[in-house]
Parts: sequence; C-alpha cells; structure tokens
Amino acid sequence: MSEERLFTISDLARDFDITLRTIRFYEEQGLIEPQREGRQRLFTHRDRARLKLILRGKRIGLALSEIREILDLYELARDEASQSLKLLQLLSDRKLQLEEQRQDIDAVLAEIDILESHCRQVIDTMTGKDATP
Amino acid sequence: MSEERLFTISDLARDFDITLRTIRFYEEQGLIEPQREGRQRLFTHRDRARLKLILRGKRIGLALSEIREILDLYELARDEASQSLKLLQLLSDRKLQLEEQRQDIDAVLAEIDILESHCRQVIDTMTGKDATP
DNA sequence: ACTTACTATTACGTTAACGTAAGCTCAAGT
DNA sequence: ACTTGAGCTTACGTTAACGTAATAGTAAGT
Repeated sequence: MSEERLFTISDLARDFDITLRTIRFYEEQGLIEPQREGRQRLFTHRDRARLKLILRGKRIGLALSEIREILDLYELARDEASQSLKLLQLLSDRKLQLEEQRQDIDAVLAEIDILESHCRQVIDTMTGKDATP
Repeated sequence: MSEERLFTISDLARDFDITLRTIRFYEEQGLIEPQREGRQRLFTHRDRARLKLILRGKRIGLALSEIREILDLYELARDEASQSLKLLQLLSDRKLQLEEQRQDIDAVLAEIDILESHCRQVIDTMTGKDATP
C-alpha cells in the first residue's frame, strides 16, 4: 500500500529552501533520524513532516530545544498515555505562550495600520488631494 | 504641563523584568538614547515606550537589527513624509510577514487542540470514564 | 569614617544555530 | 581513465544577544 517514497537530503533542502548543513545539523541534534543506505541519508515522509514542524516552530520564534520537546511530546502522545496529564499541562502552557504571541502580533499589526493611515494622510495632504477635485 | 518624570536604569529593569546589562546593550546598539546626568543614565517616558516596543518586537521573533529599522521608521514618520511611499511599502511587507506568523501560530494552536483531545480521550479510556456512571 | 546601594565602564566569556572550508567516497556519464 | 555531481565527515569560524566578572566612582544612611 504505502510505497514509502524516500527523499534525499537535497530533495528536502530544495523543497524547504534550507541548506544541507541545516538538515545535517538537525539530525545531529536528534530532531530527525533518517535511515541510512550505506552512508547516505534517506528521508521518509515522516521525516519530512517533522522537518516541516521544525521549520514552523522556528518561524514562530521557538528555540530548537523547545521544538525538540514538542516533537518528543508528539512521540509520547503516540506511544503511551501514562504521562498524559503532565503532557496536557505542558500543552496548555504552550497555548498560553502562543496566545500571548498572537496578541503581540495583533498589537503590532494595529500599530502598523495606524502608521499607515498617518502616512496616507500626510501624502494626501502633500499631494493636495482635497484641493484638486 | 508635562512634569516629565524620569526613570533610572533599575526602574526600567524592574518594570520590564530585564537586566541592567540588557538596557545598556540596547543603548550601545543605538536603540535608545537616554539623557545623562553626569555619568548616570536618565530615561524619559519616550525611552520607556521605545523599550516596550523593543521587547514586544523581540517576543514576536524580530532581531534587534529589524527592530531598529522599525524604530527608525517611527522617527521617519514623525519628521517628514517625503519617503512615505517607501515607508508604506515597508509597512505592508512587514504586515505580510506578521500575518504569516499568525497563521503559523494558529496552525500550531489547532494542532495542540487536537493533541489535547487525543490526550483526554486516552485518559478517559484508561480511567474508564464511561464504565463508571 | 565606614558601609551599603546604585551606577558606571571595560572587556572577556557564552550559547545557539548554523556557515564554510578541506578532504574523502562513490556512482554515473563521456 | 577521467571528471562531474551528490553526498559524507571533521572541524574551525561566525553572529547575535546578552552574561559575567573586575574595578571604580558617588550619594546616602549610621
């Protein structure tokens, strides 16, 4: 059923627009664990998905150490549920943090809007918008 | 009218929960320019506001160099409007970026929700929720 | 006069997240 | 046989954003 197509390191580097070094570094840090065929790395769809999560995490400002925690949590959630309560706590912590970040972003966006309209006003005034019908 | 209350470096450090070193570093980088009384730094409300913006920028994952750009834009917007069109372009760029970031955050929040409900299910099953009325 | 509390400057140290260069392997094409 | 291309390891270099002394001035309290 699952043909399990495999990717080379360059495939992923191209797809996600990152360097080979970055991918190797992530492996070195234990964030991904590609198979080996001889010395060459081979990546599954699962590796690809993890890489995607890693990069998304980076974009919202998480450190690799934090991303590793989260990836571990995914694993944990897959395997057992013995520590699920602890996991829930961690998740809600993370949620709070993210919601704060979103508020920050919203605040910045609002300020940008204000700045923008200021600019427009100034430009309109200077180009004499209401003086030229 | 404006009594222009002044703040010491420790005031701001306490208020924003950062170190003295951090504040001095920001000055060193030209992000703030407190007055001096002798050697001692004295901060106005304006410095305070800038600091607040800096920290907010950091929280949403901007580099100090980018924050400086933005602060400069604020200045620019205050003074002249000659380059306002350029400014508008920069602002809309920044907006796009921020909106992407927000989408990332939303995606992560959604995933967390799913993980959470998975956890709850598992816990319910293990504690035999529907077996004990 | 002495200590305590802030503040300052100078300068080397640190951590994260890769960049970059050197040198080697191995399969494929010409 | 030779070169090109992709991949590998090892290892030193780099940048940002502060941390962490070490040392010193200075005003206020006792």
